[in-house]
Amino acid sequence: MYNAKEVEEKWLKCWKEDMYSFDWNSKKPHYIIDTPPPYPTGSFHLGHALNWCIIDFIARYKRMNGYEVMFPQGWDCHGLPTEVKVEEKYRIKKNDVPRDEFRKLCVDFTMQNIKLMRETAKRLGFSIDWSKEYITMKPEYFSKTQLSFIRMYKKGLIYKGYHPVVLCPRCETTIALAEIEYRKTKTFLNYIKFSDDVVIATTRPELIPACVAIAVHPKDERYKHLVGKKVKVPTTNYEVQIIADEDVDPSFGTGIVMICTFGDRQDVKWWKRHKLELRNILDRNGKLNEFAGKYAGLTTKEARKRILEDLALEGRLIKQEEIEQNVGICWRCKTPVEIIPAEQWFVKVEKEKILEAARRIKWVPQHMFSRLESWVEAMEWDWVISRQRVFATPIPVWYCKKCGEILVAKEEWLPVDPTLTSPSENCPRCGSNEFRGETDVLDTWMDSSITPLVITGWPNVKEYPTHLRPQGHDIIRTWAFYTILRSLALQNEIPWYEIVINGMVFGEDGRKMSKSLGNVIAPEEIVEKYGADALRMWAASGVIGDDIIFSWKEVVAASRFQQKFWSITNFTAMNTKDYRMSEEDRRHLRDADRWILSKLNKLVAEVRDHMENYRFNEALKAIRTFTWYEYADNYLEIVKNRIYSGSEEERRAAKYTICYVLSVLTRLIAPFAPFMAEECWNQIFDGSVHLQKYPEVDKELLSEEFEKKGEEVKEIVASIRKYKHDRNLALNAPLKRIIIFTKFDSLDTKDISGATNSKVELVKEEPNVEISVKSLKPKFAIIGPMFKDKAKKILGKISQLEKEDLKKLYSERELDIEVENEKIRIRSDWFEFELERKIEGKKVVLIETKNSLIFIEE
RNA sequence: GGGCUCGUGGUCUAGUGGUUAUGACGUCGCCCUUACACGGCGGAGGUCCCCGGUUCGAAUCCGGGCGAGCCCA
Repeated sequence: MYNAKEVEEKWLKCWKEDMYSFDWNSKKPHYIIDTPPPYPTGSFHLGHALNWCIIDFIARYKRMNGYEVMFPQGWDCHGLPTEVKVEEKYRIKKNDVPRDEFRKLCVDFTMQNIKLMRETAKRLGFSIDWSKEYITMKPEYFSKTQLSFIRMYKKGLIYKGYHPVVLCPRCETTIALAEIEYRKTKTFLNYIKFSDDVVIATTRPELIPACVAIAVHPKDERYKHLVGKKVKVPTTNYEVQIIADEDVDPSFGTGIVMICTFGDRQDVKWWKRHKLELRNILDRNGKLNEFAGKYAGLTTKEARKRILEDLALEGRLIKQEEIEQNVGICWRCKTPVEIIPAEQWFVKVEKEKILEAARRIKWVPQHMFSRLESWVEAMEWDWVISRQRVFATPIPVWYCKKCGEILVAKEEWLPVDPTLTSPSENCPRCGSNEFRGETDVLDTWMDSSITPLVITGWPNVKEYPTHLRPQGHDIIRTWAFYTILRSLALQNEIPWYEIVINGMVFGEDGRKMSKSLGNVIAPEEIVEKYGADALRMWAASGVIGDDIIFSWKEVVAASRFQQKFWSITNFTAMNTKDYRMSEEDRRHLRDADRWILSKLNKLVAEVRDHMENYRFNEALKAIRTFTWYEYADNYLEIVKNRIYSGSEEERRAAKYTICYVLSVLTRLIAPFAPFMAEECWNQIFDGSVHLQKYPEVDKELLSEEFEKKGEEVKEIVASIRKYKHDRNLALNAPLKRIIIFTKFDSLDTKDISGATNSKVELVKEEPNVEISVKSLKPKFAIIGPMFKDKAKKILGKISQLEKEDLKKLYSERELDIEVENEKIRIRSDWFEFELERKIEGKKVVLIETKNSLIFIEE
């Protein structure tokens, strides 16, 4: 029995840590993989596992093909989730302790999580080069993030600006567009009378004091006359212009909309397009400010209630209807977000440049490019990179307390935390030496979007672009997008030649894996039950880019295949103890050997083609089908007997073949099932299978002719097996004699004989078979309608026919008979014949295959 | 509301213009044949989501519809 757990744990101990280390000085062609740094939550989940399996398949395949492969492991540490966890753990708020102390708690917490996740990654057998591990919260890394900030600032690609940003009032920080989620909620659409002519419909009445214009559709006949007029805004004492805009939906509400600064992103568009004034009534804590007049100090929720009450009193609230609405919420805390203008740091987004670069990258699957494309094209404003948090890379900037001058850190001062240290220079404008350090920190994507640069040694890159970016499709609009942007900005080059996108993992119920749905499966659970190799083979079963449903069935099937593979290895080892592979033995190969070796080499070509195109499912399927159904079920069954009782040469040929096949199969499957492949390899061969060359096609062994012959042998054996099966005979039951007449010049009767446990003769000429008709069964469905009432008499006549006549009917396909003085021509296809065949007076049974006639004497 | 992906026996799935539609799991029957019963041999099981079009020919291409998932507004 193959014990996956035992085998895997054994090899984890045996394998050396530096087995997969990358050497810049290696003369081999380099293959650098820009692997994703996961967020260290403490658990390496199945989604990670899928992603890493795919990376590992590629890495191992490339390595076996002679590449010097870099498979680094990063950890993308910074971010709000950890801050929240740490606050929970220590029951503090981040502002209760000094910034650097809070940061330290986050660092410690994160290091523990990384430790846990490393364990899982190692257990799954990924060929990671641990010497290339990077951790974004460490000074070695974040100083590079800071350096990238400085360089982009100098190039004018980073600026400080006053701009609408998305704010989460609960987190009290701005968030990126990418961090907004949308949720359907029920809310009231309020019809509010501004004047007798102007009734607007809004879901955000609390923003009325922020109204800066009223808009209608230019073609809306109802309101054409209003355009250009002014109307007073309720609850305030000012008037706003009524304008026309194509984007107004005449069918929504009354067809009149108020534009506020800001209710949603559409408002921002209108505000920019019509150059409207700014009335900012919201503060970053989510409360209304003095511009909201008497509603100052209220939360939006309180304000909504108060304003509606006031409007109702004035008779301005005409009606309310419940509608469903998509509300933007903070991805982290699910609080509805607000849009406010604020001073923030921005990175310029040069759409065209990015798209042009993205087009030069090979996207796998190709259609994933359109996700990036539509995202970029729909972008409305630049990338906000400042965050009001603690656990993140500090922005290396100070402000002069006297003149407000921005002082950006010098490159040699890095790493730096401007909240802890002051610049070692005076203000270049006013000479003051009093500074205020920037307390805003950088968006986490600023850390992770330079991974291809960091792993290649930036700012002194050794080699660029990298070769491959593997990642999930959920972060195309973030990680992939930002990385391309940054690579262009800092290196003026695409980050990778190729990007391979994997799908998401769903639970067995077809829904996203989540704790609340209770459909989460941890990789550890699968490893515990079936081992890492089985999990890896499940991961290989999906189509690249497609979402994949976790399936125990698939894991179990993989696990059974391992047992099969192990049995084959066991058989091979048992029978080759006394044998050492020698090319000499190729000369003695028999038909079956040449057949399987040719098919094996075809398999090698096929698998290589699949691997080159990331069709891991196809590659593994081809390996499994060949191994199980061609090799084990057919070849081994055929050759077994020769190994047990053949001549010396016959046995050597068989042994050569089974060693050769095993050597190829273990190497083919090594990227998918590294533990099993290693275990099986080591039963017969020396060294590690992972340091071997990936099998290449041996053209000398390809032979269409032998494949056809081998197929025929296989078919003959299979049909004899079926014959035995139909007669309830044991498959190894001996038959007296088997005579084969075949189109081939020769066939290897030795193996047929062995496989069927019977004497086999090959005849050059079609044997002289005496055929007699034992009985015939009329097909009433034909004869009945044809002869109606005469049918009975005709059949009566037929039943009295002589053997000779029956034979004539069979061989000449028709026969004339006389019924009641009438001549009737009957045809053989109106009957089913039961024949009896005799060769040399002995009864035989005939089986036909495509190319042969098989006569069996029982 | 838009974009992308998908819809094939009970379940999952292969198949992107050409014999009888692939395989896995499950199911049924037979067989413990000295590598494997986590095995072998054999069988049953399908309106290829619906409608229309292109074509000599469509699971496959086109249009529409219905349904699912993902991403976005």
